[in-house]
Amino acid sequence: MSEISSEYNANSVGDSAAMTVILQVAVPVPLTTLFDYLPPLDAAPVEWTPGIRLLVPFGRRQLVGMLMGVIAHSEQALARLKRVDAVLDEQPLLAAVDLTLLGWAAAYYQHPIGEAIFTALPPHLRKKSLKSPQPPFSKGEEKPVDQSPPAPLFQRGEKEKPPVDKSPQPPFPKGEEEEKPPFEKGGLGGFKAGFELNPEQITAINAIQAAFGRFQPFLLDGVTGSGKTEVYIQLIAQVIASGQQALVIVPEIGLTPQLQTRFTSRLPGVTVVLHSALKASDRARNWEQAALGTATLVLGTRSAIFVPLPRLALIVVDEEHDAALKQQDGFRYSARDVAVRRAQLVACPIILGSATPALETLHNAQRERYHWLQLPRRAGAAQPPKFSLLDIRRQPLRAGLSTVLRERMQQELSAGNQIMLFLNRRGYAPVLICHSCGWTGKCSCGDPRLTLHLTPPRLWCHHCGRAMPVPRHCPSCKSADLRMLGRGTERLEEELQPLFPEATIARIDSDSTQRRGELKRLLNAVRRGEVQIVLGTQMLAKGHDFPGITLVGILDLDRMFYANDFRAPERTAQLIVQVGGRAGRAERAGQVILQTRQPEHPLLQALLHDGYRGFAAAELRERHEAELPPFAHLALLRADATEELAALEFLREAKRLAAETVESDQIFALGPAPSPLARRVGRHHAQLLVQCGERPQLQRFLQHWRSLLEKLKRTKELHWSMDIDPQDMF
DNA sequence: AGCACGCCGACT
DNA sequence: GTCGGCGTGCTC
Repeated sequence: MSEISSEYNANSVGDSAAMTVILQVAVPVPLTTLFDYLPPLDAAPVEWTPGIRLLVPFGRRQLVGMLMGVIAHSEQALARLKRVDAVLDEQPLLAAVDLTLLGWAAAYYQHPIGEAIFTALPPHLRKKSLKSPQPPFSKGEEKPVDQSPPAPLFQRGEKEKPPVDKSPQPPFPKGEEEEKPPFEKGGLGGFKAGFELNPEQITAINAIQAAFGRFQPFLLDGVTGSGKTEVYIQLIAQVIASGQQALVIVPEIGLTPQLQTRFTSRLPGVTVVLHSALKASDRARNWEQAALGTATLVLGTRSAIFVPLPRLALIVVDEEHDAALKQQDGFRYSARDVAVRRAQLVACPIILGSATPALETLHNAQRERYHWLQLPRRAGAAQPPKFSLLDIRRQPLRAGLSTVLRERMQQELSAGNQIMLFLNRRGYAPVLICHSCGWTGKCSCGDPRLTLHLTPPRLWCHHCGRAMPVPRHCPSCKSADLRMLGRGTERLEEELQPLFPEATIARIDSDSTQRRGELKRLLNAVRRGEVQIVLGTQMLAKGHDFPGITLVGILDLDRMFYANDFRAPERTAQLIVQVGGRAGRAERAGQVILQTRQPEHPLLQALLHDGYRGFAAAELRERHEAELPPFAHLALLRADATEELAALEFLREAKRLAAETVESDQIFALGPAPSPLARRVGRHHAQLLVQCGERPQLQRFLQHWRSLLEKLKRTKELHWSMDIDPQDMF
């Protein structure tokens, strides 16, 4: 190989033959830097557009990398630079905005850039498959309804922003937007008739429509059944009519089929779905339809937030409060926050929809960073559910149900109505304990919480998923007096039947719905009235409505409310409201009874009297007091090792480094503390919490801190990672 | 993450 | 005597 000639490259771009072309490449390795390469010698005069894949030599390996940029001077000695082996794509797979978005997300979430980029590509494009998507479908494939102009991929033209974005900023806009008058006052010019919209929906549609073409986040704050989806549909119809694309993100795969049916039955154009349950071939095809611009609507789960869309004009994040929008391993991004950033980069409106907005989102709405749109009424004549607290202190309980609740249930049953009982704990009993010596099981992953299941019988660690046989005698003292403490859905079902012998009971939780189609079967049975009492876990809160249900009992409110996570009250309130929203119908409001031993609790009182909004106001005050999000920003340094001490020792060292480097006294490190969470078998987890009032400051600190931590000598034993804006603290 | 180089224990 | 353990360093 001739090193001398490598200094100049006559074959590559450029008008000036003497100009050095340095290609900056992101490589799928856990490193934060880009790597510089020289163009291949045999390169035809190609245009070096970022977003094409390159085959590059890397150490002793050969990897697929992504071209991120072209520069004239490398910081590396020119002689050290290797040549690209091959160019894999003619057209970029990702547009400049997509790369900018990924670059921002990688920096913000402290994740290696190359890994971030390649997790955004469908699997078949991560490896060196030499064929990239064919330019607009040459062969007879299904015809896109909307034959869009065969423009080159990813021409965004004047909207394009330069991909400069050094220090990652929060995904929130700084400023204000000047108010444009609504396109059409009161009327709905251009919308398909036949669907009655209430005034609030019309207001919302007008406001969002007026923001087309510029960045503006909206909180669409609408109670269950208030017609959020109809607002989405009307706006997406506008987007499609103008030849552009819309992106809808939902937290769970389970929510896609219903939405998909609704969208496709109402909207022209091509709707594609994107989620991890798709067959690889479908996923690849749908991804390409999105990237080529033939899909007019993409409906997907969180990873779809990175799919390239050349004519993206509207983003919707539905159920924006849902924790499933945050990736919980690897590249730990929040699809909602990335979505806001994406809308900002492409200059389009974004709708965050929820009946129970995240406190962060509400706070942004209150501060007018987000335009707050409210849909306060249920469609039709449907009545909002009535909530009541039921004080169970000193009350006799049977099957965990107080006398009052049982009597209310009996009344509803006699009236021919259906009942839902909510117990957010699956299995038979959460504890198996020896009555002679106090022994209780412990998982080999270190988690002391083994849940007893009876069908089939096993002790099950809900954290690592490991199952153990149920001992007949105490493993410690051989006593046969093993007792089951507490109650899960399995036990509730068993105990409930004798109390309501005539009722047909259905249990809906992740155990009872393991079999394919079983969930659907159970839901249909409920809907057809074949079931009188349906009981289950939080699975009940999502998706389907139960119009025949007039009474909802929430049994273990206290435990949920006092769970060891500062978000527990928020999550519980959201769950209660969502569960309540499933019940009731036009002629009769649903009743939601919350059993509690703390009926005077201010947060419960707020929820009861002022609804979710009142609860949120009260809880936001508490967060403010405690300097918790959204009034401060958090990051978690997580470590795991086979020895708990090793993890703790690493975190202690990390804390020392933090204390030395902190530029200001405004960054606080709490911990380290062992964490009961054990996802992988046989490893101990610990974490260090970092808190800061200002996001940019926290970002600067984390970046610096990370570089220091990377220099610590690494042991094969210890793993660590950062979790920015963590959702689950334990 | 891979992958190599580089020194210290039980085996064909 | 070697195979192989994993500590350390590097990848443009």
